[in-house]
Amino acid sequence: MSGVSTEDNGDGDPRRAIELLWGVPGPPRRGPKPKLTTADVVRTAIALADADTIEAVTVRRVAEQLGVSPMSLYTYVPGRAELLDLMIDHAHGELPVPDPGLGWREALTAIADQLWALFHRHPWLLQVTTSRSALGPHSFAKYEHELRAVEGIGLDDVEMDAAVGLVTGLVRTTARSSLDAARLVRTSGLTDAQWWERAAPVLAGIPAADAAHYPLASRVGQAAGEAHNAAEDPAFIFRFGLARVLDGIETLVSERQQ
Amino acid sequence: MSGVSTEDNGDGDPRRAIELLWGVPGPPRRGPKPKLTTADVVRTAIALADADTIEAVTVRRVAEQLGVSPMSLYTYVPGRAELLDLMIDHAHGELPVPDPGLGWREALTAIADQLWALFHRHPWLLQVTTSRSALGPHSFAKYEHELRAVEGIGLDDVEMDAAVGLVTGLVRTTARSSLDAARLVRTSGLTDAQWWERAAPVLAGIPAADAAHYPLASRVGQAAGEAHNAAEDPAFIFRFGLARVLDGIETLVSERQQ
DNA sequence: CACAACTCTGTACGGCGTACGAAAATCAGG
DNA sequence: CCTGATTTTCGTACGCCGTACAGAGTTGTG
Repeated sequence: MSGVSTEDNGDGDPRRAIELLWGVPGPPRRGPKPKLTTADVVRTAIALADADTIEAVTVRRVAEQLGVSPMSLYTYVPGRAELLDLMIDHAHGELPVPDPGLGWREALTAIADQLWALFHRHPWLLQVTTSRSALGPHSFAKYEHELRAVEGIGLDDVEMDAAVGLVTGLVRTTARSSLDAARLVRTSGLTDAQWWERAAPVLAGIPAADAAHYPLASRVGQAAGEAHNAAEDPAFIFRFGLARVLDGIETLVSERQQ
Repeated sequence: MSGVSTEDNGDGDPRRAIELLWGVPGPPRRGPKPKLTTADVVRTAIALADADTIEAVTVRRVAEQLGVSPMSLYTYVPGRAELLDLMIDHAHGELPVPDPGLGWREALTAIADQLWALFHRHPWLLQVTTSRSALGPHSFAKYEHELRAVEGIGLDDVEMDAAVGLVTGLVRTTARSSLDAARLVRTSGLTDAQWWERAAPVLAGIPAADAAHYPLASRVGQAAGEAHNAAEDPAFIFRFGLARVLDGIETLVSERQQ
């Protein structure tokens, strides 16, 4: 089974967190030279998350990786939550600046592709939720670039925001389902087919789970499952969704141009 | 700041979990009469999650609510992860059976509206991720109803799956952003405006955070933020996205019909 | 009536984030 | 140079968490 819980922590004074995100140096230095930098901590945390999941990022483990006691991490980062925020912004720094010469459709496609790739490089990005104060320079730049893609095509400000949110939201959900499936295969040691092979007899013994009760779900679910297992196809659902979303935006843009 | 981590646990033998989801009675009863039922545990857990977040659902707390020792919960549920799966399926049981007489557009709209409402009644649904074995009767029925909405409009099986996934994914992301904002206001005790009021001077002191570097992000972000605070407007981004997605599907359907 | 099956519970283990206070290192001012 | 303020680093400890394990009590079956 699964089981995911999503912690959230209060959101008191944003000051220090923002300063960290934007790399403000802080007051003059007196005491002993720091062994590390905040960036060191962020990088090791990302490496741990990349190699495993966001779960692997614990204060104790990050400290161990860095050869330092757990508590000394709190010199560089106010707490685990802020570390996650820093990781998010840092990872978004990998997104390239989009080519300004593209039309809005190509530009949004490029942005979606890059984001899709980023999520596959750093799956933990989909396991963390960000809040207001997580808005660091790279996230800000990402937003700016996304908006640039739809500027001047006839949408007002609120619609521009909604349109880029629609595209990035699509990438999030499709990438998540792609990655969840892959991770599940990895951690359970069972492929989808093997798992169903084991589950099928159990389900078969349950009258209410008869395929006759769920004709469409059975038929379509099987077809989608097989297609999904085709290994080149986890991206199909992404391509399909992106095409629909772009067509939908195009319809709106056409209406506006009349 | 934020901070969310998403646990995942291995996915060993699906048998017991599936049986629980589908309400299989299990072998005959010998020992003392159980004080509770699995459904009791699930209901209490949902009540706790509704009143707070998914974080509030701990084995110890659920047991306390039920007036029972923590360990005795393991009689009714294999572990916390399976409890979350049961909660998810149970909650999806609240979704009504859609009116079969509707056209696909109205049917998908109704489904999206119902799901939007469900997520607002049980925000924790967006804080948990499900896995293969979480497929209980209600989730299955939900899938069946969704597919029914797009049956016979000219899509093949894989496209039908992608289309309903697109709609439900949209609801997930937009509902999440709506709910995250609301929860943040609640837990931080600061409205969005108050938070920015406090953050603004800090940001102003950072050269790199100048609005001149992010002209579109500043302008559009402010407009979107104000619109979002209009209190009737968290749903705008949802309505906008849904309209675009449906238009996009309509374009595909039209092409197919030619 | 004995025994097997089942429920319930207390204790305990290993993990987590992090509060707190002490020790060591560094720099500014005299 | 020395003193004292400042900062980093660290060990210990607290209160959580999920849950393994073993025992005690309860019930139905042979």
